[in-house]
Amino acid sequence: MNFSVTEENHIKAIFHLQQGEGTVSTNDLAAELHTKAASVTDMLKKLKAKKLLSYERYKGVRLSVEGKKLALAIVRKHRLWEYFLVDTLQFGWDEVHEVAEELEHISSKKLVEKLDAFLGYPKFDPHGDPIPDSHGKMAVQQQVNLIDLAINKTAEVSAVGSQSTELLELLKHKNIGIGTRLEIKKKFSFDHSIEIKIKNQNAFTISQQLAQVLFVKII
Amino acid sequence: MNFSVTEENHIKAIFHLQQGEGTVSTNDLAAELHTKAASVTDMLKKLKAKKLLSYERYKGVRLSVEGKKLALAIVRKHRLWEYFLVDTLQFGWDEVHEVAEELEHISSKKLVEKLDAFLGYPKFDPHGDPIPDSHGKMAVQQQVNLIDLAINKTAEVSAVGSQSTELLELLKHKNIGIGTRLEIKKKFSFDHSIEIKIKNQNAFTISQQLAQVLFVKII
DNA sequence: ATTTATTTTTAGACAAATCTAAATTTATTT
DNA sequence: AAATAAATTTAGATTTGTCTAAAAATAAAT
Ligand SMILES: [Mn+2]
Ligand SMILES: [Mn+2]
Ligand SMILES: [Mn+2]
Ligand SMILES: [Mn+2]
Repeated sequence: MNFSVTEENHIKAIFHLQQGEGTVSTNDLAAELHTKAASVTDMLKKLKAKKLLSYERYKGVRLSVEGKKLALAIVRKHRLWEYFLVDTLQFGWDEVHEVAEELEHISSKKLVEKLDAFLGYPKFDPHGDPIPDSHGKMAVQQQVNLIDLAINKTAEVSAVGSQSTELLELLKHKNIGIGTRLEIKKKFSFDHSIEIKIKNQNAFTISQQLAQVLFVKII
Repeated sequence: MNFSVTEENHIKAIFHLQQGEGTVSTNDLAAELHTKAASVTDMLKKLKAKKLLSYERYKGVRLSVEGKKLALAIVRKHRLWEYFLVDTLQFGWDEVHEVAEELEHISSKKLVEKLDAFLGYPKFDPHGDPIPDSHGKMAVQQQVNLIDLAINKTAEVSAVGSQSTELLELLKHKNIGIGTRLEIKKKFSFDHSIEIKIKNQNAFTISQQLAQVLFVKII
Protein backbone atom coordinates (compact mmCIF):
# COMPACT_ATOMS: atom_id res chain seq x y z
CA MET A 1 0.00 0.00 0.00
CA ASN A 2 1.24 3.51 -0.85
CA PHE A 3 0.17 6.68 0.93
CA SER A 4 0.25 10.37 0.08
CA VAL A 5 2.39 12.86 1.97
CA THR A 6 -0.75 14.32 3.54
CA GLU A 7 -2.00 10.93 4.67
CA GLU A 8 1.39 10.14 6.18
CA ASN A 9 1.52 13.47 7.99
CA HIS A 10 -1.88 12.79 9.52
CA ILE A 11 -0.88 9.31 10.67
CA LYS A 12 2.30 10.64 12.24
CA ALA A 13 0.46 13.47 14.00
CA ILE A 14 -2.09 11.06 15.45
CA PHE A 15 0.74 8.82 16.62
CA HIS A 16 2.44 11.68 18.43
CA LEU A 17 -0.71 13.03 20.05
CA GLN A 18 -1.89 9.56 20.99
CA GLN A 19 1.43 9.01 22.75
CA GLY A 20 1.25 5.26 23.36
CA GLU A 21 -2.39 5.11 24.25
CA GLY A 22 -5.48 7.28 24.36
CA THR A 23 -7.77 8.85 21.82
CA VAL A 24 -7.07 11.97 19.76
CA SER A 25 -9.47 14.85 19.08
CA THR A 26 -10.15 16.45 15.72
CA ASN A 27 -9.28 19.91 17.00
CA ASP A 28 -5.93 18.90 18.48
CA LEU A 29 -5.09 17.23 15.21
CA ALA A 30 -6.03 20.32 13.23
CA ALA A 31 -3.80 22.45 15.45
CA GLU A 32 -0.86 20.04 15.16
CA LEU A 33 -1.17 19.92 11.37
CA HIS A 34 -1.82 23.65 10.90
CA THR A 35 -5.05 22.89 9.11
CA LYS A 36 -8.76 23.13 9.88
CA ALA A 37 -10.99 20.70 11.74
CA ALA A 38 -13.19 20.21 8.68
CA SER A 39 -10.20 19.06 6.65
CA VAL A 40 -9.17 16.65 9.38
CA THR A 41 -12.62 15.10 9.47
CA ASP A 42 -12.45 14.43 5.73
CA MET A 43 -9.04 12.83 6.08
CA LEU A 44 -10.12 10.67 9.04
CA LYS A 45 -12.90 9.19 6.93
CA LYS A 46 -10.45 8.33 4.22
CA LEU A 47 -7.88 6.83 6.58
CA LYS A 48 -10.60 4.81 8.26
CA ALA A 49 -11.59 3.38 4.86
CA LYS A 50 -7.95 2.40 4.43
CA LYS A 51 -8.04 0.62 7.82
CA LEU A 52 -5.25 2.73 9.32
CA LEU A 53 -7.38 3.84 12.27
CA SER A 54 -10.64 3.42 14.10
CA TYR A 55 -12.93 6.41 14.09
CA GLU A 56 -16.55 7.07 15.01
CA ARG A 57 -17.90 10.54 14.43
CA TYR A 58 -17.68 12.82 17.47
CA LYS A 59 -15.79 10.06 19.29
CA GLY A 60 -12.15 10.77 18.45
CA VAL A 61 -9.64 8.61 16.67
CA ARG A 62 -7.09 5.90 17.45
CA LEU A 63 -4.52 4.22 15.21
CA SER A 64 -5.00 0.58 14.20
CA VAL A 65 -2.12 -1.89 14.34
CA GLU A 66 -1.49 -1.14 10.67
CA GLY A 67 -1.61 2.59 11.36
CA LYS A 68 0.90 2.32 14.18
CA LYS A 69 3.21 0.32 11.95
CA LEU A 70 3.07 3.02 9.31
CA ALA A 71 3.60 5.78 11.90
CA LEU A 72 6.68 4.03 13.26
CA ALA A 73 8.09 3.63 9.76
CA ILE A 74 7.71 7.37 9.15
CA VAL A 75 9.19 8.29 12.54
CA ARG A 76 12.06 5.91 11.81
CA LYS A 77 12.82 7.64 8.53
CA HIS A 78 12.47 11.11 10.06
CA ARG A 79 14.92 10.41 12.84
CA LEU A 80 17.42 8.50 10.71
CA TRP A 81 17.54 11.39 8.25
CA GLU A 82 18.01 13.84 11.11
CA TYR A 83 20.88 11.74 12.37
CA PHE A 84 22.38 11.65 8.88
CA LEU A 85 22.08 15.41 8.45
CA VAL A 86 23.84 16.14 11.73
CA ASP A 87 26.32 13.29 11.85
CA THR A 88 27.30 12.97 8.20
CA LEU A 89 26.54 16.34 6.66
CA GLN A 90 27.45 18.49 9.67
CA PHE A 91 24.13 20.29 9.99
CA GLY A 92 23.36 21.89 13.33
CA TRP A 93 20.95 19.84 15.43
CA ASP A 94 18.56 22.80 15.43
CA GLU A 95 18.22 23.07 11.64
CA VAL A 96 17.37 19.54 10.55
CA HIS A 97 13.74 19.14 11.49
CA GLU A 98 12.21 20.86 8.45
CA VAL A 99 14.41 18.99 6.01
CA ALA A 100 13.60 15.65 7.66
CA GLU A 101 9.93 16.57 7.40
CA GLU A 102 10.37 16.20 3.64
CA LEU A 103 12.83 13.33 3.57
CA GLU A 104 10.62 11.14 5.78
CA HIS A 105 8.27 10.68 2.79
CA ILE A 106 10.81 9.14 0.43
CA SER A 107 9.34 5.69 -0.18
CA SER A 108 12.27 3.34 -0.88
CA LYS A 109 12.48 0.67 1.81
CA LYS A 110 15.94 -0.29 0.67
CA LEU A 111 17.14 3.28 1.10
CA VAL A 112 16.10 3.33 4.76
CA GLU A 113 17.85 0.05 5.52
CA LYS A 114 21.04 1.05 3.72
CA LEU A 115 21.04 4.44 5.40
CA ASP A 116 20.56 2.82 8.81
CA ALA A 117 23.49 0.47 8.16
CA PHE A 118 25.71 3.29 6.89
CA LEU A 119 25.01 5.32 10.02
CA GLY A 120 25.83 2.34 12.24
CA TYR A 121 22.29 1.63 13.48
CA PRO A 122 22.00 4.69 15.73
CA LYS A 123 19.57 4.37 18.66
CA PHE A 124 18.80 8.06 19.22
CA ASP A 125 18.37 11.05 16.95
CA PRO A 126 20.12 14.41 17.46
CA HIS A 127 17.31 15.58 19.75
CA GLY A 128 17.66 12.52 21.97
CA ASP A 129 14.53 10.82 20.63
CA PRO A 130 14.74 7.06 20.07
CA ILE A 131 14.93 5.76 16.49
CA PRO A 132 12.62 2.78 15.83
CA ASP A 133 14.47 -0.20 14.34
CA SER A 134 13.28 -1.99 11.20
CA HIS A 135 10.71 -3.89 13.29
CA GLY A 136 9.37 -0.71 14.88
CA LYS A 137 11.01 -1.32 18.26
CA MET A 138 12.74 1.57 19.94
CA ALA A 139 15.05 1.76 22.92
CA VAL A 140 13.58 3.22 26.07
CA GLN A 141 15.79 6.04 27.15
CA GLN A 142 16.51 5.94 30.86
CA GLN A 143 16.09 9.65 30.96
CA VAL A 144 14.32 11.82 33.44
CA ASN A 145 12.75 15.24 33.30
CA LEU A 146 15.15 17.92 34.53
CA ILE A 147 12.45 18.95 37.02
CA ASP A 148 12.84 15.55 38.67
CA LEU A 149 16.64 15.45 38.79
CA ALA A 150 18.03 15.27 42.30
CA ILE A 151 20.13 18.18 43.57
CA ASN A 152 23.89 17.90 42.97
CA LYS A 153 23.59 14.85 40.74
CA THR A 154 25.51 15.43 37.49
CA ALA A 155 23.48 14.64 34.38
CA GLU A 156 23.69 15.07 30.64
CA VAL A 157 20.99 16.69 28.52
CA SER A 158 19.69 13.90 26.30
CA ALA A 159 16.47 15.21 24.78
CA VAL A 160 14.29 18.26 24.36
CA GLY A 161 10.52 18.09 24.44
CA SER A 162 9.96 20.45 21.51
CA GLN A 163 11.68 21.62 18.35
CA SER A 164 10.11 25.07 18.25
CA THR A 165 12.42 27.83 17.07
CA GLU A 166 11.47 29.74 20.21
CA LEU A 167 12.87 26.97 22.41
CA LEU A 168 15.97 26.53 20.28
CA GLU A 169 16.68 30.25 20.41
CA LEU A 170 16.50 30.20 24.20
CA LEU A 171 18.71 27.10 24.46
CA LYS A 172 21.29 28.65 22.21
CA HIS A 173 21.33 31.76 24.36
CA LYS A 174 21.67 29.75 27.56
CA ASN A 175 24.36 27.64 25.91
CA ILE A 176 22.48 24.40 26.53
CA GLY A 177 22.38 21.58 23.98
CA ILE A 178 22.19 17.83 23.70
CA GLY A 179 25.18 16.46 25.59
CA THR A 180 25.54 19.44 27.93
CA ARG A 181 26.53 18.29 31.43
CA LEU A 182 24.95 20.08 34.34
CA GLU A 183 23.72 19.68 37.86
CA ILE A 184 20.96 21.30 39.89
CA LYS A 185 22.10 23.57 42.70
CA LYS A 186 18.77 24.77 44.05
CA LYS A 187 15.04 24.42 43.43
CA PHE A 188 12.77 27.38 44.17
CA SER A 189 9.30 26.34 45.15
CA PHE A 190 7.81 29.80 44.66
CA ASP A 191 7.91 29.68 40.84
CA HIS A 192 9.47 26.22 40.40
CA SER A 193 12.50 27.75 38.77
CA ILE A 194 15.78 25.91 39.29
CA GLU A 195 19.36 27.01 39.55
CA ILE A 196 21.72 24.94 37.44
CA LYS A 197 25.47 24.83 37.05
CA ILE A 198 27.40 23.93 33.94
CA LYS A 199 31.10 23.16 34.34
CA ASN A 200 33.33 26.25 33.98
CA GLN A 201 30.33 28.55 33.96
CA ASN A 202 28.58 30.50 36.63
CA ALA A 203 25.36 29.03 37.95
CA PHE A 204 22.13 30.53 36.59
CA THR A 205 18.45 29.88 36.93
CA ILE A 206 16.03 28.59 34.35
CA SER A 207 12.24 28.75 34.40
CA GLN A 208 9.85 25.91 35.15
CA GLN A 209 8.62 26.05 31.56
CA LEU A 210 12.13 25.48 30.24
CA ALA A 211 13.04 22.78 32.76
CA GLN A 212 9.89 20.87 31.80
CA VAL A 213 11.02 20.39 28.22
CA LEU A 214 14.55 19.29 29.08
CA PHE A 215 15.34 15.64 29.65
CA VAL A 216 18.58 14.37 31.16
CA LYS A 217 20.42 11.11 31.57
CA ILE A 218 22.16 10.57 34.92
CA ILE A 219 25.84 9.78 34.50
CA MET B 1 9.59 30.65 -6.02
CA ASN B 2 8.53 27.12 -5.09
CA PHE B 3 7.32 24.51 -7.56
CA SER B 4 5.31 21.31 -7.30
CA VAL B 5 6.76 17.90 -8.08
CA THR B 6 4.68 17.77 -11.25
CA GLU B 7 5.87 21.17 -12.41
CA GLU B 8 9.48 20.18 -11.75
CA ASN B 9 9.08 16.91 -13.64
CA HIS B 10 7.73 18.80 -16.65
CA ILE B 11 10.60 21.30 -16.59
CA LYS B 12 13.15 18.50 -16.37
CA ALA B 13 11.52 16.55 -19.21
CA ILE B 14 11.50 19.62 -21.47
CA PHE B 15 15.16 20.21 -20.63
CA HIS B 16 16.10 16.66 -21.61
CA LEU B 17 14.09 16.64 -24.83
CA GLN B 18 15.27 20.10 -25.78
CA GLN B 19 18.86 18.90 -25.37
CA GLY B 20 20.72 22.20 -25.46
CA GLU B 21 18.62 23.82 -28.15
CA GLY B 22 15.50 23.21 -30.22
CA THR B 23 11.80 23.16 -29.53
CA VAL B 24 9.84 20.37 -27.84
CA SER B 25 6.49 18.94 -28.95
CA THR B 26 3.49 18.29 -26.75
CA ASN B 27 3.28 14.66 -27.81
CA ASP B 28 6.93 13.90 -27.07
CA LEU B 29 6.52 15.48 -23.68
CA ALA B 30 3.41 13.42 -22.97
CA ALA B 31 5.29 10.23 -23.88
CA GLU B 32 8.30 11.13 -21.74
CA LEU B 33 6.11 11.90 -18.74
CA HIS B 34 3.74 8.93 -19.21
CA THR B 35 0.79 11.27 -19.37
CA LYS B 36 -1.58 12.58 -22.05
CA ALA B 37 -1.11 15.46 -24.47
CA ALA B 38 -4.12 17.29 -23.04
CA SER B 39 -2.56 17.28 -19.58
CA VAL B 40 0.71 18.58 -20.97
CA THR B 41 -1.04 21.47 -22.71
CA ASP B 42 -2.63 22.50 -19.41
CA MET B 43 0.72 22.38 -17.65
CA LEU B 44 2.47 24.36 -20.39
CA LYS B 45 -0.02 27.18 -19.94
CA LYS B 46 0.67 27.25 -16.24
CA LEU B 47 4.46 27.13 -16.61
CA LYS B 48 4.28 29.88 -19.22
CA ALA B 49 2.37 32.04 -16.73
CA LYS B 50 5.19 31.39 -14.28
CA LYS B 51 7.73 32.56 -16.91
CA LEU B 52 9.60 29.24 -16.94
CA LEU B 53 9.17 28.75 -20.68
CA SER B 54 8.00 30.31 -23.92
CA TYR B 55 5.04 28.67 -25.54
CA GLU B 56 2.64 29.51 -28.39
CA ARG B 57 -0.16 27.10 -29.09
CA TYR B 58 0.64 24.55 -31.82
CA LYS B 59 4.20 25.93 -31.91
CA GLY B 60 6.02 23.83 -29.34
CA VAL B 61 7.83 24.90 -26.22
CA ARG B 62 11.25 26.13 -25.13
CA LEU B 63 12.63 26.81 -21.66
CA SER B 64 13.34 30.37 -20.58
CA VAL B 65 16.58 31.28 -18.82
CA GLU B 66 14.74 30.85 -15.52
CA GLY B 67 13.38 27.48 -16.66
CA LYS B 68 16.83 26.25 -17.63
CA LYS B 69 18.17 27.32 -14.27
CA LEU B 70 15.47 25.34 -12.51
CA ALA B 71 16.03 22.32 -14.75
CA LEU B 72 19.74 22.32 -14.00
CA ALA B 73 19.07 22.55 -10.27
CA ILE B 74 16.84 19.47 -10.47
CA VAL B 75 19.30 17.55 -12.63
CA ARG B 76 22.04 18.50 -10.17
CA LYS B 77 20.08 17.08 -7.27
CA HIS B 78 19.12 13.96 -9.20
CA ARG B 79 22.69 13.11 -10.11
CA LEU B 80 24.20 14.04 -6.75
CA TRP B 81 21.72 11.74 -5.02
CA GLU B 82 22.50 8.96 -7.49
CA TYR B 83 26.17 9.39 -6.74
CA PHE B 84 25.45 9.30 -3.02
CA LEU B 85 23.35 6.15 -3.30
CA VAL B 86 26.04 4.28 -5.23
CA ASP B 87 29.15 5.71 -3.63
CA THR B 88 28.06 6.06 0.00
CA LEU B 89 25.22 3.60 0.43
CA GLN B 90 26.52 0.90 -1.90
CA PHE B 91 23.51 0.70 -4.17
CA GLY B 92 24.02 -0.85 -7.60
CA TRP B 93 24.25 1.75 -10.34
CA ASP B 94 21.24 0.17 -12.00
CA GLU B 95 18.88 0.60 -9.05
CA VAL B 96 19.25 4.26 -8.12
CA HIS B 97 17.29 6.07 -10.80
CA GLU B 98 13.81 5.63 -9.31
CA VAL B 99 14.93 6.66 -5.84
CA ALA B 100 16.69 9.76 -7.20
CA GLU B 101 13.49 10.57 -9.06
CA GLU B 102 11.96 11.22 -5.64
CA LEU B 103 14.97 12.71 -3.87
CA GLU B 104 15.51 15.33 -6.60
CA HIS B 105 12.42 17.16 -5.31
CA ILE B 106 13.66 17.74 -1.77
CA SER B 107 13.79 21.52 -1.59
CA SER B 108 16.56 22.42 0.89
CA LYS B 109 19.32 24.32 -0.91
CA LYS B 110 21.64 23.84 2.03
CA LEU B 111 21.19 20.08 1.83
CA VAL B 112 22.36 19.99 -1.79
CA GLU B 113 25.45 22.03 -1.05
CA LYS B 114 26.37 20.00 2.03
CA LEU B 115 25.79 16.75 0.16
CA ASP B 116 27.97 17.93 -2.72
CA ALA B 117 30.77 18.83 -0.30
CA PHE B 118 30.46 15.53 1.56
CA LEU B 119 30.73 13.60 -1.70
CA GLY B 120 33.81 15.60 -2.72
CA TYR B 121 32.22 17.60 -5.55
CA PRO B 122 31.88 14.71 -8.01
CA LYS B 123 31.82 15.65 -11.71
CA PHE B 124 29.92 12.64 -13.09
CA ASP B 125 27.06 10.49 -11.82
CA PRO B 126 27.13 6.66 -11.76
CA HIS B 127 25.80 6.53 -15.33
CA GLY B 128 28.58 8.78 -16.61
CA ASP B 129 26.36 11.85 -16.90
CA PRO B 130 27.86 15.17 -15.83
CA ILE B 131 26.68 16.74 -12.56
CA PRO B 132 25.97 20.50 -12.81
CA ASP B 133 27.81 22.52 -10.18
CA SER B 134 26.08 25.07 -7.96
CA HIS B 135 26.16 27.59 -10.82
CA GLY B 136 24.64 25.12 -13.30
CA LYS B 137 27.87 24.50 -15.16
CA MET B 138 28.76 20.94 -16.05
CA ALA B 139 31.91 19.31 -17.37
CA VAL B 140 31.84 18.24 -20.98
CA GLN B 141 32.67 14.57 -21.13
CA GLN B 142 35.09 13.78 -23.94
CA GLN B 143 33.17 10.65 -24.71
CA VAL B 144 32.16 9.14 -28.02
CA ASN B 145 29.37 6.83 -29.11
CA LEU B 146 30.53 3.22 -29.24
CA ILE B 147 29.35 3.12 -32.86
CA ASP B 148 32.02 5.70 -33.68
CA LEU B 149 34.91 4.10 -31.81
CA ALA B 150 37.79 3.10 -34.07
CA ILE B 151 38.64 -0.59 -34.38
CA ASN B 152 41.23 -1.92 -31.92
CA LYS B 153 41.24 1.26 -29.82
CA THR B 154 40.75 0.37 -26.14
CA ALA B 155 38.06 2.41 -24.46
CA GLU B 156 36.12 2.48 -21.23
CA VAL B 157 32.35 2.56 -21.02
CA SER B 158 31.52 5.94 -19.45
CA ALA B 159 27.81 6.43 -19.99
CA VAL B 160 24.61 4.76 -21.14
CA GLY B 161 21.96 6.56 -23.11
CA SER B 162 19.01 5.16 -21.21
CA GLN B 163 18.12 3.80 -17.78
CA SER B 164 15.36 1.46 -18.92
CA THR B 165 15.24 -1.83 -17.05
CA GLU B 166 15.27 -3.56 -20.43
CA LEU B 167 18.65 -2.05 -21.24
CA LEU B 168 20.03 -2.69 -17.78
CA GLU B 169 18.95 -6.33 -17.96
CA LEU B 170 20.75 -6.76 -21.25
CA LEU B 171 23.90 -5.04 -19.98
CA LYS B 172 23.95 -7.21 -16.90
CA HIS B 173 23.67 -10.31 -19.08
CA LYS B 174 26.46 -9.16 -21.38
CA ASN B 175 28.54 -8.21 -18.35
CA ILE B 176 28.92 -4.60 -19.45
CA GLY B 177 28.83 -1.71 -17.02
CA ILE B 178 30.25 1.75 -16.41
CA GLY B 179 34.02 1.35 -16.33
CA THR B 180 34.12 -1.79 -18.49
CA ARG B 181 37.15 -1.74 -20.81
CA LEU B 182 36.64 -3.01 -24.29
CA GLU B 183 37.70 -2.66 -27.89
CA ILE B 184 35.95 -3.16 -31.21
CA LYS B 185 37.18 -6.08 -33.29
CA LYS B 186 34.86 -5.87 -36.28
CA LYS B 187 31.98 -3.81 -37.62
CA PHE B 188 29.35 -5.51 -39.78
CA SER B 189 27.77 -3.19 -42.27
CA PHE B 190 24.84 -5.50 -43.02
CA ASP B 191 23.06 -4.89 -39.68
CA HIS B 192 25.55 -2.47 -38.13
CA SER B 193 26.26 -4.93 -35.36
CA ILE B 194 29.77 -4.83 -33.91
CA GLU B 195 32.04 -7.43 -32.41
CA ILE B 196 33.63 -6.34 -29.16
CA LYS B 197 36.24 -7.83 -26.90
CA ILE B 198 36.50 -7.46 -23.14
CA LYS B 199 39.77 -8.48 -21.47
CA ASN B 200 39.82 -12.12 -20.36
CA GLN B 201 36.57 -12.84 -22.17
CA ASN B 202 35.74 -14.20 -25.58
CA ALA B 203 34.71 -11.66 -28.19
CA PHE B 204 30.98 -11.35 -28.86
CA THR B 205 28.73 -9.20 -30.98
CA ILE B 206 26.24 -6.61 -29.91
CA SER B 207 23.43 -5.06 -31.93
CA GLN B 208 23.36 -1.62 -33.47
CA GLN B 209 20.57 -0.66 -31.05
CA LEU B 210 22.73 -1.53 -28.06
CA ALA B 211 25.90 0.09 -29.40
CA GLN B 212 23.96 3.31 -30.00
CA VAL B 213 23.20 3.77 -26.32
CA LEU B 214 26.73 3.04 -25.11
CA PHE B 215 29.25 5.85 -24.75
CA VAL B 216 32.96 5.32 -24.21
CA LYS B 217 36.00 7.32 -23.23
CA ILE B 218 39.20 6.52 -25.11
CA ILE B 219 42.04 5.65 -22.75
C1' DA C 1 -5.43 22.01 -54.41
C1' DT C 2 -8.09 18.85 -52.07
C1' DT C 3 -8.30 15.20 -49.18
C1' DT C 4 -6.50 12.56 -45.42
C1' DA C 5 -3.79 11.92 -41.42
C1' DT C 6 -1.45 13.64 -37.44
C1' DT C 7 -0.83 16.74 -33.81
C1' DT C 8 -2.51 19.80 -30.60
C1' DT C 9 -5.93 22.24 -28.13
C1' DT C 10 -10.43 22.89 -25.94
C1' DA C 11 -14.53 21.42 -23.40
C1' DG C 12 -16.25 19.06 -19.77
C1' DA C 13 -15.74 15.71 -16.03
C1' DC C 14 -13.46 13.78 -11.94
C1' DA C 15 -10.55 12.78 -7.68
C1' DA C 16 -7.65 14.78 -3.96
C1' DA C 17 -6.98 18.14 -0.61
C1' DT C 18 -8.32 22.17 1.16
C1' DC C 19 -11.35 26.04 2.95
C1' DT C 20 -15.67 28.80 4.97
C1' DA C 21 -20.02 28.87 6.83
C1' DA C 22 -23.88 26.50 8.56
C1' DA C 23 -25.81 22.57 11.02
C1' DT C 24 -25.39 19.09 14.43
C1' DT C 25 -23.75 16.75 18.46
C1' DT C 26 -21.63 16.74 22.90
C1' DA C 27 -20.13 19.14 27.10
C1' DT C 28 -20.72 22.68 30.56
C1' DT C 29 -23.27 26.07 33.16
C1' DT C 30 -26.79 28.07 35.28
C1' DA D 1 -33.47 20.41 32.89
C1' DA D 2 -32.81 24.18 30.02
C1' DA D 3 -29.72 27.20 28.18
C1' DT D 4 -25.26 28.18 26.59
C1' DA D 5 -20.76 27.05 24.94
C1' DA D 6 -17.49 24.18 22.61
C1' DA D 7 -16.30 20.65 19.50
C1' DT D 8 -17.25 18.29 15.42
C1' DT D 9 -19.36 17.28 11.16
C1' DT D 10 -21.70 18.38 6.80
C1' DA D 11 -22.61 21.21 2.69
C1' DG D 12 -20.88 23.56 -0.85
C1' DA D 13 -16.72 25.90 -3.21
C1' DT D 14 -12.03 26.15 -4.86
C1' DT D 15 -7.43 24.70 -6.63
C1' DT D 16 -4.45 21.33 -8.75
C1' DG D 17 -3.67 17.72 -11.68
C1' DT D 18 -5.56 14.41 -14.47
C1' DC D 19 -8.48 12.14 -18.12
C1' DT D 20 -11.70 11.27 -22.51
C1' DA D 21 -13.89 12.85 -26.42
C1' DA D 22 -14.62 16.35 -29.72
C1' DA D 23 -12.92 20.35 -32.30
C1' DA D 24 -9.31 22.89 -34.53
C1' DA D 25 -4.84 23.55 -36.58
C1' DT D 26 -0.99 21.78 -39.05
C1' DA D 27 1.37 18.39 -41.93
C1' DA D 28 1.42 14.84 -45.44
C1' DA D 29 -0.40 12.55 -49.34
C1' DT D 30 -2.86 12.18 -53.36
MN1 LIG E 1 6.19 15.35 6.73
MN1 LIG F 1 14.16 14.71 16.09
MN1 LIG G 1 10.97 13.38 -10.33
MN1 LIG H 1 21.97 9.20 -13.83
